[in-house]
Amino acid sequence: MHGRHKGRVITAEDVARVIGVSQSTISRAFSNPESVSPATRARVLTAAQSLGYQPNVIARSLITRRTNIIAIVMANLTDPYYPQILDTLTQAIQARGRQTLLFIPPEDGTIDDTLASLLQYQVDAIIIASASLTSEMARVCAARQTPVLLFNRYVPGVRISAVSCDNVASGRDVAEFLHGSGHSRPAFVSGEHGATTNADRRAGFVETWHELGVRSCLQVEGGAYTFEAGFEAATIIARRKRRPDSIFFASDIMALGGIHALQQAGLRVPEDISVVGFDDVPLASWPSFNLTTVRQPLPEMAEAALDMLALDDKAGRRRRVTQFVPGTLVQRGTTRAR
Amino acid sequence: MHGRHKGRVITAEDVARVIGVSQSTISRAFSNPESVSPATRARVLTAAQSLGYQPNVIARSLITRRTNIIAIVMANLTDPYYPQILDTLTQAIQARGRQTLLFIPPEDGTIDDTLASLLQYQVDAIIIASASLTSEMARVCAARQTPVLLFNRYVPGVRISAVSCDNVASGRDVAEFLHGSGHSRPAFVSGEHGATTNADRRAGFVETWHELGVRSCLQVEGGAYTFEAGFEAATIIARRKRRPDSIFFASDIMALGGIHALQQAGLRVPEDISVVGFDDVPLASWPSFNLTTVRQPLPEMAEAALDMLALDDKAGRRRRVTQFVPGTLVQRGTTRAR
DNA sequence: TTGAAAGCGCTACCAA
DNA sequence: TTGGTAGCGCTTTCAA
Repeated sequence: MHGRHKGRVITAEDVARVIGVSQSTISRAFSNPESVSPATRARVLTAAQSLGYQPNVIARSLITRRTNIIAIVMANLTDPYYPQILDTLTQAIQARGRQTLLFIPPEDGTIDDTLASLLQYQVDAIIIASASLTSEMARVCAARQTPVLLFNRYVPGVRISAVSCDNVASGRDVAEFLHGSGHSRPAFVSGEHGATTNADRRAGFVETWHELGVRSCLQVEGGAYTFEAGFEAATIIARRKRRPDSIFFASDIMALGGIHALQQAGLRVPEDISVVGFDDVPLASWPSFNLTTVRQPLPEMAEAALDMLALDDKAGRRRRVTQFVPGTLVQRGTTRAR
Repeated sequence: MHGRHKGRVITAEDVARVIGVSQSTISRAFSNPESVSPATRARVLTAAQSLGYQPNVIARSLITRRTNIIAIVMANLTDPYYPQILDTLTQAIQARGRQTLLFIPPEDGTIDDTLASLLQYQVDAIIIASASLTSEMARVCAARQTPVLLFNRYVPGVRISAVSCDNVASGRDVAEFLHGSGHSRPAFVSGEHGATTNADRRAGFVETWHELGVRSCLQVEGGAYTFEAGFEAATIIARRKRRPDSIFFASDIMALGGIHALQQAGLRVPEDISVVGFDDVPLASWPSFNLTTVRQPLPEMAEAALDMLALDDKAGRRRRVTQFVPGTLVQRGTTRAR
C-alpha cells in the first residue's frame, strides 16, 4: 500500500486528513516527537507508514536553514589514498545523521567556481580534501556563515580550519626508526611540490637526521605523488656511486614505484636498501608489497574535522585552527636492521 | 563587497529593492533569462554580483520538484575499481549540471533503509553501484517517481533499469584471445558468488572454450573480489598435477593476488602461465604488474546510465531495460603466445 | 516585459 | 498537548 497515489507525493497534510489531526501535529511527530502525546505519535507513525509518507527535507531545510548536507571537494579519486579519505569522512558524516555531497572540481578551472555552485546548495559545511582555496573565496564562505575546513592540508597564514596528519612528527618518527635500526645514509624523495604534506614530511625527516648527527640526507625531487615519479627518483638514486641505505618516499604509491625501479636496477629490498612510504593505502599491506609506512589516523582526523565544524552549534561559534593528529609507523617487510 | 551583511543571507527580495524592480524579475533573470529584457537582466546581474546574491536552490527545488541531485549508492570504496566508477559517474553528472549525493550503506543494514533516507532528500534519481535492492524498495521508488538504476550489475527478472559491461561478450573475447594465442588448458577463477558480473564472465569464457572444442575448463571458486581470494585460488591451481596454461581471473585485484601466488610457487608469468584480469584498474597498467585485462567502458556506461534516467524528460517516461556496453581486451605483459 | 499574488511542504510561534 | 497562522525563498500563473 505504499504511496500508490499515482504520481502524487504524500504530504503531511494528507496524513493529517486521514487521522483527523492538524498538519502541525504531523510535523511535530517527526521533527520533535516529545511535543506530541505518545498515543497521537503512534497514530501518526502508523498512518505515515501505510501511506508511504516521509517528511520532505527540502521543505524542512528552507525554514530551518540547515540542509544536513556536507560537501566534500575532492579531485584525484584515482589515487588510492583519496578514496580512503572519502570513505572515512562519508561514514563519519552519515554516523552524525548528515549526508555527503561530492564535488569533483574540473581539472582546469579554479576551485572558486566550484565553491560558488556549492553554496547555492546551502550545504552546512564544506570539507576540501584536495586543492586549496583562495582567501577571497574563504571570505565569501565566511560571510555566508558556511564553515570551510581543509582536510589533509593547510594553508600557512590563512585563517581557515584545517585537520592534517602531523607530518613533521611522522617524518621524525621515520628518521628515528631508520637510525635506530642501524641506517646511516638516508634519502628523501619528495612528492607534490608546494604541498604542506610534502614539505612537512621532509622537514621532520631531514632535521631529525641532522640532530642525530648525520650531515647528509640525500634529497630527490619526485614532483608528484605518482608511481612514475617514485620510479624515476629511485632510478636516479640507484645509479649513484655512494648509494643510500634507506629511502623515505613522500607517499606509498611513490614508494611502490621506487621499489620497482630499485629491483630493476638489481637491488634487493630490504636486503640492500630499506624503503618507507606514507599513507598506508590498502595495497601497502598486500603480501606482494608488504610496505613499511606511516599510517595516517583517518578515523581520528575525520572525527576531529566534524567536531571542528561544530555542526550542532547553532550559535555558529567555531574554532578556526589547524589541528594535527599523530600518525603511526607501521613496520612491515621493506625495512630491516643493518 | 561580497555579502558583508553580517549573517543575513541575501535574497532575491534584497536585490529587487536595490535596483527597484520586483522580486519576480530577479527570479526570472536567473531561472529564465529570456523572459527579461537584456537591460534589466544586466542590472540584475550586476547588483546580484555586488551584493553576493545567489539563488537558493533549496527554495527553487521546493517548487520545481527537482533538486538536480543524483544519489550514488556505493559500498566498497576501498576496492580500487569503485573509485573509478564514482569518479566517472560524478564527472558525468556534473557535466550535466547536476550534483552527486554519495551514500555508503552500512555494512550490516539492508540497503532499503538507506534508500528510504535518500528519498527524503528528494533526489532526482538513484544510481546503485553496489549491493542490490529488494523489489519492495523498487516499488517504493517507482511510486515516488524516482528513477533507480543499477550500475555494473543487474537483477535478472526484476524490472529495474541497469547498465553493465557486456560481461558475457568479454568472457568470450578472453577465451578467443587465449585460444588464438595457442593456449589450450584454461582456468577460470570466480569472484563474488552470486554476482551477475561474475556469472556472466564465467559463462562467456567457459562456453566459448567448449565451442572451440576444448572440453575441460578448470573452474576455481574465489568467493570474493579480493587479493587474498585470488592468491588462494592460484595456490590451489599451482599445486595441480596437470596445470593450466592460462588463468582468467574475475577481477584485476584477484589476478594480482594470483600472480603473487604463482610466483611464490616458482612459476613465471607469462613464461609458464598466462594471466588475464578484468576491470583495468589503474594499478593494472603499472610497470610492476603490466596486467593483460579487460577494460570496462566506464565513460560510455556513465553516459548510457544518465541517458536512461532521462533527467530532462519532465514526462518521466523512461525505458526500463538493461543495457550492456562492450568492454575492450587490453593486451599487456601477463600473457604470451604459446 | 513586468508586477502582484498564490503556494511548494514544512517549521515555529502563539493561543487555546 | 494541540491547532491556527505566518512565513522560509523561490517559481509560476495571470494581469497589467
